[in-house]
Amino acid sequence: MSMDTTLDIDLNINPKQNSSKTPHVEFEKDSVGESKSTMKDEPVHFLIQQLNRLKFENKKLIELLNIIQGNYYDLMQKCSGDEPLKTGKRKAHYAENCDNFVGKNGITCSCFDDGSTGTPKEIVSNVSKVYVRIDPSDVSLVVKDGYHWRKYGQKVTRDNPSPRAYYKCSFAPACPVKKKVQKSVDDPSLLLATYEGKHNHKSPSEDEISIELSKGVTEISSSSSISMSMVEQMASTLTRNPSFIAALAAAITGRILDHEMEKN
DNA sequence: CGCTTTTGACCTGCGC
DNA sequence: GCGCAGGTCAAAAGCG
Repeated sequence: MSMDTTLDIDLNINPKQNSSKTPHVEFEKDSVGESKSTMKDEPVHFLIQQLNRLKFENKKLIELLNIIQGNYYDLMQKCSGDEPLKTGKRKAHYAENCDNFVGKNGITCSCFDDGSTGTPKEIVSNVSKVYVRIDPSDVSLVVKDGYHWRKYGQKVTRDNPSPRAYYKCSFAPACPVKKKVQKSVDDPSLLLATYEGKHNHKSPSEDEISIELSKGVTEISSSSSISMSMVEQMASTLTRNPSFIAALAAAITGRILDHEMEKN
């Protein structure tokens, strides 16, 4: 089964795990408690600083998304003149016409419409692809993205010697989202995850972040002008967007890869 | 014990 | 209608 060498994308956005760089809301709770007797305005200033930093990070992520979108459309244009299908009885899957879209970060994602045309639509769509760089010897076919998946099948396809794994979202009952994971036929160090459908529930990590945000902001709401709903809305909007999650995965993994390359 | 994974069988859609 | 290939099902096995 899964090996320790797997380079999974863990999209768990629980701030607890990033405590070194992004102070956690829970930390503010302690400050709030302390402020009752000493520094009353400290938590407010701290939160404002937090909010400003979040805005900055948000801006950076939007820029990243724009870059990824730009790369995607460039590649789509290059791809548009290609032959549609080589062999096979079935029609090639719409997404398969655009394989090997690997971005600068080693990972990229593509979003497609319902499959009738193969042309890109809005960022929020039903099918998306994510490439993950892994150890070529790794056979686990696991891509962690914050959701819980149940494997229900594995098949060796005609055009690819490596098996394709089929997953269903098991976090919520009746969630229609499915995921296919297969190594790239050209590059065994690339794992291709194809997501179909939309989650009808929050991700486990999203639940955690929402709870923590609510906790922290509620405690200071009486003395602060910061709007809780605004913070929640920001978090909710970002974490509910599959493209944002994919872009975040790309950014995180890209940084990891860059860091590894610098070390080597 | 309950959840997940494995894997062979079965189903479905498409081309001939 | 037949064969092929991808997708899904479900029983058995594995695992914590």
